[in-house]
Amino acid sequence: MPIEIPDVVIDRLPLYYRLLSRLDSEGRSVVSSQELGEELGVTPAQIRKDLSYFGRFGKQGRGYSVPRLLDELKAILGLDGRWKVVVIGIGRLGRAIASYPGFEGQGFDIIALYDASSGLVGTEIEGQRVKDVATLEADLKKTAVDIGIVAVPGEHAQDVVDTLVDAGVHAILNYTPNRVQTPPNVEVRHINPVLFLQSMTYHLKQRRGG
Amino acid sequence: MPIEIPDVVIDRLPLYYRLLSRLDSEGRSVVSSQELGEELGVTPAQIRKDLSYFGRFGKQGRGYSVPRLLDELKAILGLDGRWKVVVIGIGRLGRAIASYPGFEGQGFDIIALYDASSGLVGTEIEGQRVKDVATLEADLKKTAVDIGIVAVPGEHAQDVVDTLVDAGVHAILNYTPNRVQTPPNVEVRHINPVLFLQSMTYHLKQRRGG
DNA sequence: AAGTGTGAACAAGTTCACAGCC
DNA sequence: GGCTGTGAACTTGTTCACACTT
Repeated sequence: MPIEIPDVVIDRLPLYYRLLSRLDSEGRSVVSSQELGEELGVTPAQIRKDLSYFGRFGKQGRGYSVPRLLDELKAILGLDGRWKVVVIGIGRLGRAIASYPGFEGQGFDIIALYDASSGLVGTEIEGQRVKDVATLEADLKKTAVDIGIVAVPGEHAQDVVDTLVDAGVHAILNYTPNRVQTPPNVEVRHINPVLFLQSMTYHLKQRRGG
Repeated sequence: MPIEIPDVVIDRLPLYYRLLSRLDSEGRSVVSSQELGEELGVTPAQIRKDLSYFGRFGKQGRGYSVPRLLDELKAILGLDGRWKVVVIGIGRLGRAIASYPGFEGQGFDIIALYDASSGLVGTEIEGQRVKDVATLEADLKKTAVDIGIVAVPGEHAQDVVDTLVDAGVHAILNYTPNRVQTPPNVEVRHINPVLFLQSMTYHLKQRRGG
């Protein structure tokens, strides 16, 4: 790996991957950066530059082979294997996550669900018995997990994340509104719809002649 | 306001706002950019620069008045009023959204829920009668709505968004995995957890010595 | 003729560093 | 003494434009 690849580039690859999956399923065999860009609202130059960090996948005068590029991206993103995921916090949101059909099909296996409420522990959700979060630490020591999805009440987010990180989980998707602290070798993504709404209201206000 | 304010700055303001709310509720009266930065994982210089786009809210030698800055941000982001929101698509995800307690408290009123399924239309969710999406267009003409949250199956996302945009909705939060096309004067935010997982797997793969 | 790959030019965003004020 | 506000320096990211390949 000669030069460092910017994080923004990595963040765009899944977008390309998703579009190529669709094109592939529609039977398209070749596509240009121009067309990819139009579909995604990105400049063709950016797509070419992004891909060029990883290799030379296109053919001059023709474009990119859809199945070829799809395969390359799959390998780059590590989507050619399966990843073990646990969900902690099985309230309404956690249940929606646990039953979201988009994970399984993309290589993410939800192998366990955890909650703290005695009313929920032991019940079945999507064919999984909900386990007591008190057993999380011990379970992680027995079975390595790749990704933790945190959907507990905000005030418990940091505790749960600490448990995950201490047990060697290096990727966390945090659905709580609280930011969490992690060591630099842990990837964290925050999903907080309120922040999105609040940045949109700024723009709405502007339009109104604010 | 002489110069144009970068979008990245706007996107950070809700983060500051949230932290200040917390500090305010804890009774803190003054805070420095240093401390804000530590809490949020951002440099103090960036916070000062961001705020300086909107005014001079701090006092040299002391820092920022927490209630004052909170109020300023509230006004800047338009959070001093209430915003009308509709949710379209009341599956598991839509239901989780409709019952998410974080919206109401932040000035977002979910005034209607819509779904296409005859099994759902007419039922009660969180004290709201679910309406038929076929009536959405007419309803929007009668009652102006600020923000549309879209949680329908992906293949219907563009249709729903078109209906919203045609009726004058200028802010859309899209929970479907499909990107949607909108005119430039419409704000759209996409929430797609799979994209986050896929960018994290890239980094996980690197750690493993990929 | 069409479309990639890429160095170079450019634009955007971040951090520095310090004058100025409390 | 401490901390803001802000031009200037720097860094990062994007777009241009064209040589090159099919």
